[in-house]
Formats: sequence, C-alpha cells, structure tokens
Amino acid sequence: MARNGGQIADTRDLAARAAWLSLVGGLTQDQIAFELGISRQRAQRLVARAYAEKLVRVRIDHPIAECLEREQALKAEYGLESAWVSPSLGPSVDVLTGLAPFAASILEQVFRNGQGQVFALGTGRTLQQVVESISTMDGARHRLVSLIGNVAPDGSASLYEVIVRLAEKLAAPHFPLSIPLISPSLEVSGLYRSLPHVRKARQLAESADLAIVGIGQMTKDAPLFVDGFITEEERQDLVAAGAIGELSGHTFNAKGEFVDHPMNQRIVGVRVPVNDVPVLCIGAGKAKVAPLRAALSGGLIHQLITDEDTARRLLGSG
Amino acid sequence: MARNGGQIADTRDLAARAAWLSLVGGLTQDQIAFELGISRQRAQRLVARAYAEKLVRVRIDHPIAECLEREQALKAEYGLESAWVSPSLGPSVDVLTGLAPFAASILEQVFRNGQGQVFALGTGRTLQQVVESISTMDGARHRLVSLIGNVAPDGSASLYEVIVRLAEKLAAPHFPLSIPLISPSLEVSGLYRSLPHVRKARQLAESADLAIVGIGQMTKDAPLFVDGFITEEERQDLVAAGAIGELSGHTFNAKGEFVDHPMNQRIVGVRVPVNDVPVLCIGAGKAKVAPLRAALSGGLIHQLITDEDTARRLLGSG
DNA sequence: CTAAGCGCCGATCATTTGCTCATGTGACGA
DNA sequence: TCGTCACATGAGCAAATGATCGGCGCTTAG
Repeated sequence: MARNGGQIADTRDLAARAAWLSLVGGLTQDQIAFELGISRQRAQRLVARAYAEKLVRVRIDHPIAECLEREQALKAEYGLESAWVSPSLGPSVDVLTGLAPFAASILEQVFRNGQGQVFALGTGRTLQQVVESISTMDGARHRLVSLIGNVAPDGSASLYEVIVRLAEKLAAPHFPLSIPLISPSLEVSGLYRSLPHVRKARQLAESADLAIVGIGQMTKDAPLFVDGFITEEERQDLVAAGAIGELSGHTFNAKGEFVDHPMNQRIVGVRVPVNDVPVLCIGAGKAKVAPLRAALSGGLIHQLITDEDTARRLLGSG
Repeated sequence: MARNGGQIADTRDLAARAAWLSLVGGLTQDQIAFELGISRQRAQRLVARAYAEKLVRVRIDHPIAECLEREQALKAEYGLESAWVSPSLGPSVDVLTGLAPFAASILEQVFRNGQGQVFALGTGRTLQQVVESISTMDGARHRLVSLIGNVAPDGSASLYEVIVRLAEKLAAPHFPLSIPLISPSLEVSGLYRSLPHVRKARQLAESADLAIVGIGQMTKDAPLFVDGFITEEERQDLVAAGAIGELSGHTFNAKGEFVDHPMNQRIVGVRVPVNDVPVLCIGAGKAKVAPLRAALSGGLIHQLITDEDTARRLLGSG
C-alpha cells in the first residue's frame, strides 16, 4: 500500500518530505513515489524543487587542509583578524555558487553567537546571494542597518535588497536607507544627510559591531556601471583618478586609499572603515583580485571570506 | 588541464572536496574527476565515503505540517513540555536512519543555546546513533554525566559508549560511571553507591539540567536482554511483575509506575525522573510504542523526540 | 461558449551513478 | 624470497536519474 495517510495539503510539504526520504532515508525515487503514492516523475520533480527552493541545506563538515593553510597565510600576510577560504568549484561554475552557501554558514554562526548586535550591510550581487543562502533563524535581538542608499538613478530600488531579505530571515529590526546611492550633486548629498532618518541610520551604522560588505571592481564590468549607478564616462574618469575598486560605492586606488574625486563626496552612505567598526568583506573571482589586494593592503577590510582560487591569487605575487 | 594544484595529502580532504564539488557545485562525477585529476570511479568512491563518514550534513529547512500537528497533539494529550516529530521513512528503512540526524540537530540546538549546563545521559543503540550524528562543536562549558553504569555482566564495557563519544564531539568534561549497570546483589549495589566517584556522579546527575535517555521494551527483543544485562528468566520474571518498558534499566509497568522487583534495586544508576530534572526521551519504532505510552501516561518523561509513525500510534487509541 | 495560453503530468530516452568483479600493489610474516 | 592478505584501482554493466516531448485539463480572455 502507499503510505500516504490522507491528503497532504501543500506541495512544499510534499517536496520537503520527498527530499527527506531521498537524502536522509536514501530511498530511490521509485521508493519515494511508492511511499508518497505518486509517480516517479513527480517524486523526481519534488526533490528537484526542494533543491531549487533551497529547502535542502548541505554542509561539508570537514575543514580542507589546503583552505586552512590559505586562511593562515592571508591572515599573516595582510594582518587580518579572520579569514575564511572556501574550496573552489572550477571554472565552469559561477564563483558565487560555492561562496554564497559557505559565507552564509559563517554569517549564521556570527548571528547565532552575537548577543544583540548591530550589523551594517552593503549591497551587491554577492551579498544578495549570500543572504539568500542563509536559513531563517531567530535574530530578533540584532539590528540591521544599511551602509548605503539603494535607489538607482532611475528612481527604482536596487535589485539587491540585501537588508530587507536578511531582516526577513532573522526577524530582526532593520533600518534601510531609501535614498539614492549617489546623489546628483554635493548639495543634494548634504541635504539627504541632514534628513533625520538618514542621520539616525548613519549614526547607527557608524557605531555598528560589524560591517558586512562586498567589493566591486572598476573595470568595464564594474557593478556600479553595470547596474547604472554611474555612466561609462564617470567610470573612466574614476579609473583615470586611480580607482581600482570600491566598497559600498566609495572608490579607492591600488594602495587602498580612497580616491580624491567628487563622486566619492556625492555618495550619501557611510564609508567604511569608520571608527572601530570591523569590516567583513565577502568576495571572490578573478575580477575581484585587484580590488581585494588594494583594500587589503590599505587596511580597509579586517575580515575576509573568499575562495581558494582568489586566495591563491591574492597570495601569489604579493 | 586538471586543476589539482599540487598533491593533496589526506584522502579525507579529497573526499570532502569531492563532496563539495558534487553537492554544492552540482558537478557530475566526470567533472569532479577532471577537476581533481583522478578517475571517475575514484571520484564516485570519494563522494560515497564522504557520506559514509558523515562529512556531509544535510538538513531539510521546512517544517512539514503534518509533523507539526502531531507535535501539538502529543504535547496536548500527554502534557509534554516539548515534542518533536520527524517524518517517517517507510518500513524498508531502520527508524534510526531518520530519527538519529533529526534528534541530533535538536540536541545541537540545545547544546548551542545552553550557557554551561549539566546533561545526564542514558545509553542504548538509539542514543549511540544520535550522538554519532551530532557535529563536532564547542560545548566545553557544559558537563556530561552518566545516568547509568556501562559495564556488562561479562565485565566488558558496553557497546554504546554514548557519553564518551558525545564528550569528544563537544570537548566537554564528562563523568562516566564505569560500574556495572546491574550489580549482582543489593549489598554490592550499595557498595558501589558508596564509592566516592559514584556518589559524586550520582549527585551531579540528580541535579542535572536535562536528562537525555532512550527507552527500552521488555518483549523478547528487550535491549536489556539482547545486550546480556539480564537473562531470559529475569526478563520473564520482570514481565510477570508487570514490566512493559525501561528507562536506563529501571523497569516500569503499563501505567508508568516503576515495578516493585529486586532487579530495580540492584541498578546502580540514577532513576529518572529525579528531583526536577526534565527528562528528554528519544525513541521511535513499533516496539517502543507500548513503553512510550506507559512512560508518557505515568509522567516519566517530559520531552519527546520520535517519528511520525510512532506519534500516530501513540495518539491512535489513546 | 470557444479557443488560446499555461502549467502539470506521464512516457521515453540519454546521461549519470553505483555496484561487482577482476586485477594490481604494498605490507607483513613465514 | 616468496606467499598471502588487505586494500585500492579501473572496467564494465545494470540501475537510477534528469531532460525532453506530446497530451490533458484548467483558467482566462474574447
């Protein structure tokens, strides 16, 4: 007999159940189909869906020696507080496929251990993916604050609503900055900064317990340009001024010094590092090597999550 | 080219890496083989080994409605503090296959949250498997104490060294009871109880923050009998006296009252429940239904981890 | 009421995976 | 030195899996 006792309402339930049978029970899809009283194809699709919807969390419970070595080397070479290196997945796969769940589990630890802290968040595709990989958990004792505006020049909210998604996952109070990332002029920038809620958010961010940011390159595929925050001319202008990378929009040169360019004054968000807030940067990939090296050299970041490949390059001709 | 940069020392490292590529990266075994510069078969074996050695932890991140309902029902019907119900895996699979990792993740939570507590532990195949499924984590602030002796009548230590394994995983100080589970006579039992380290362990156990136990049936396949702690005659004698189940060797009847039998006095360990120590019982399977129902009715246990099937039976003709 | 659109379903088939067996290799003891 | 034993390796094959395709029913717009 099929063991399906009564109809199961939700298909997500069914997917979770199929995944449980498959992964924990080690049943074949035929057996799962029989247990649940469905066809094999349906069982297959349910398991696939469980993966797609990230109902299934996998974790490898063994530190790989080579990665540990690179963590030590990174800490030593750049004077980092902490470094985490995930195994690389090879060139055929997007770096974030591996980095995101890896970083997510580290952040989960951070959120779990902290006793009511303030986390200041950047944005970007990397952070977006990382946050997506974080499990829902109780983090209501923490507070989340944006480091940076999220409104694009066209007035739309940015694609990467990192802080909101994370706040959902943690059920934590959050303080987003619904203002432009880059304001049209210095005066407008000052105006924004004088708004009460902006001032409050900035104060909170400036006294956070940890800032969590991605990092951007300034080459042709610069996130700032691709997402429309700056024009190609502006990008070239910044590069001409020495810009090699950016943290939350603030561009810096190869020595890790923020470039002296009006663009950097027009950013409404908080520039890190600020005060004594430690900066945790998540980033990997060939394009991020140069910006990371610069930021590391300049002491702009204090903790790093990256992958093996990137770590190798950072250590290579250092 | 194969991307294997230099020989990787340990095969466990390699296994973890292969599992990472397979699960996180979604690579096929052929691709993994290529990445690591090994044959497809070797890649396959590495992934399999990673599973076998429990390097891979999977978790289903979705509460299944039906299980939640049964948890509520169990709490209501038996006045439990907490109940957790894992999805069943069907009759073809050992119940512990599903129950052990499920219970393990709950216990991990308990150990993670507690701020330096004392946990009193029973033994048995169930707890053994559960502990085996727990990840290594920092639990050095906790203390672990045995509820029960672990020496079999033939003088060998029991197969199920639950407390030692758990202490390894948590790096926690532990107080095992290296004494017989059941002593030959009342006098000897008293003698054992008077030993200083036994007294200390018993005191610790009696003031623990949580007792974690399995449950045994008294039918022909009774763990106590199968593992050689009692003879078949003794078992029958206990059954004749009404025994239907046991917690850490202490037998009780269908009402959940400890039976009045000399055997129960000869046990050197601590009988739970004791003082106000809450008792968390882990058990599932057809054979455990009757003992569980009795223990629940008699208020011997206050928290329960079981599976859907068992929950259904416990609620069925209650 | 009809018909187009959409999504779910099952069948079929190529790919991937895991098992078995035969062979190779290195360690240990006679 | 040789035998043998345990264990790792690779080849081949059967089973399991996942993708594609046509069909069916439901919804919705005309």
